[in-house]
Amino acid sequence: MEEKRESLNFIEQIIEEDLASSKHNGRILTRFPPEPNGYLHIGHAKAICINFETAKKYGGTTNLRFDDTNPTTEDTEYVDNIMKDIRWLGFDWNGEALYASDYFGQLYQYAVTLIKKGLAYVDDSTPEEIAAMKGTPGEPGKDSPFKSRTVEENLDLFERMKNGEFPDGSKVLRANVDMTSPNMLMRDPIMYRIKKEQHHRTGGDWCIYPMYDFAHGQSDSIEGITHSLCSLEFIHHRPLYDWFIEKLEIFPSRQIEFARMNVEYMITSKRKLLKLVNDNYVSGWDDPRMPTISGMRRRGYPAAAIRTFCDKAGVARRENTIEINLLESCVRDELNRTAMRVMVVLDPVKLVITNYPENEIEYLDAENNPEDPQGGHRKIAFGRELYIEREDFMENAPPKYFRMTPGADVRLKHAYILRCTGADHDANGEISTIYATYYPESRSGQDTSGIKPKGTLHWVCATDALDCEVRLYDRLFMVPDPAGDEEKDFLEFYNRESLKQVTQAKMESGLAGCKDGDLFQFLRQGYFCADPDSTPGYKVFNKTVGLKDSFAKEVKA
RNA sequence: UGACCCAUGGUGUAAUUGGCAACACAGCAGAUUUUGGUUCUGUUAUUUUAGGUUCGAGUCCUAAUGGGUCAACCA
Repeated sequence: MEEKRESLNFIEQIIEEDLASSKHNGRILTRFPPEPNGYLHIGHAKAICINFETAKKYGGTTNLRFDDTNPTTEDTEYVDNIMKDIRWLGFDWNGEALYASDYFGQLYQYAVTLIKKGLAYVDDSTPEEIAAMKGTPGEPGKDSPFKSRTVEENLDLFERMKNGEFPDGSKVLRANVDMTSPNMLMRDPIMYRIKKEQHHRTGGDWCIYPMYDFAHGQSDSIEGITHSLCSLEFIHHRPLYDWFIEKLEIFPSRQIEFARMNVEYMITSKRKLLKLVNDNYVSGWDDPRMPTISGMRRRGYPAAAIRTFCDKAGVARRENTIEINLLESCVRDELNRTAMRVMVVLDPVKLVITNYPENEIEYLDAENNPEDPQGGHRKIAFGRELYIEREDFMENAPPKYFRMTPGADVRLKHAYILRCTGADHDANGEISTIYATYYPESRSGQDTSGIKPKGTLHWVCATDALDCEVRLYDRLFMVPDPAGDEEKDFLEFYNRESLKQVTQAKMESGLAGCKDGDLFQFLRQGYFCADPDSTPGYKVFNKTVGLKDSFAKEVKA
């Protein structure tokens, strides 16, 4: 009976108050409003989760609306990828995607309404003049000489702007608010500008385009959005958002701002991400090191893990930087429950079991996922010659080394217990072959040997294993906040070792049938994801994240 | 020389709205383990400062300090 009161974030509190007062008859409608001029990243994932999940929690829904009011930068290629990423994240919007450009006609009428009320005017000033008249945060601005134009004159000029009679940049429509406001955005903001450009949807229908401030709130209102959730940097726009709604006497959507989510070692600046792509620091927008949704997908981060992460990071109004640990913990948690275990040797060295019959291969039973009772089993080949990880053998081992070393017993996962008897070296002194004997009665699942070795190693059968490529990723930057240094460019922190390619890894042969995007745990190594660069005969895997490694810590200490 | 937002363990987020500061991640220690994984147990560590209101303040008020944001015909 005793139930802990669920704690609400501040947005949920506002919504519950609205629900309690029957505002909008209990209807909840949010929206996710990307501009189709780039790829979605982790910051967008956060905004998507907040908008879709809070609406859903209160029986509401969410619109997807492309904020396409600037034809210069926008393209349908982005529209398609944005929709793909949102769906992959696991969210679905109301009906068809919507576009601010669908409302160009209505917005034009709204502008005419404001002109008639004497609340908007056409200004012929140059951009420089307008900037100069704006003043500074410290000192008030000055009225434009064009502010005194009559309603009739404004109506005429605005219509002629729409009809294409004036060149780009020669005139703008401004709201008549207050040039002395301490809020710079209220100093007669520009509502429309002339741009004789092709728009990705409306083509050449329009040559005037509304600015963000005269498109966003109005679009919210047209759609009946009840709660317009956006990030804190728009907080100064809210008085203007409300001003337009009030003067236009249209549906009162409410803007609520939350703090953007920053994540250690990640950058989300569009300009900087573009630089990484254009200058080939990464292979593309979907490079597994990128903080884009497509990059994280290719890296192998499950959508569910990203959602959990955004959830756990919480929602508030204070600047924050989330530790990358939390993201990786969410990824591991999800993958631990769902990823199939397989054995892949990244840095192979040959191991010969001298008392195992030559030319004999037996097939051992292997559990696919100990965390998943429905995970099933598979058969893996075992023989006299195997490969094990080079770092799993040491000739002169320290006391707490539980792996293979002469004279010690160690188990091979799913197989037998071995006693190491020695090793050969090549001309460079490197280990070339390791020798061991096995205990035939120690076979996994029917072990009667009574031996309890401390260590268990992964391995592959030499005659069965297939070559594959493994791409090992490290942080893209060497510091947690590469964009935060005022003196140094973020590229100075680029981690040149962020990608290591292993081309001669050995995988168990069953992996040959995996599909792009399949997620695995390579036993004792970490989580990996099959990459689209794979070919039928040669698989490529991306390292998603390593396993927790308390041994590595101990070695360091 | 302005306005606005923010301030709780290392990092985030809570605190029944004025009543014993908690949860997660990270850290540390131990147990379990055919993955040095998982799981389990224990544990370290927190209200920016100064006033005020109050029986009682993380919460309300004032100020200070610190951090952030705002002056694109971008969104």
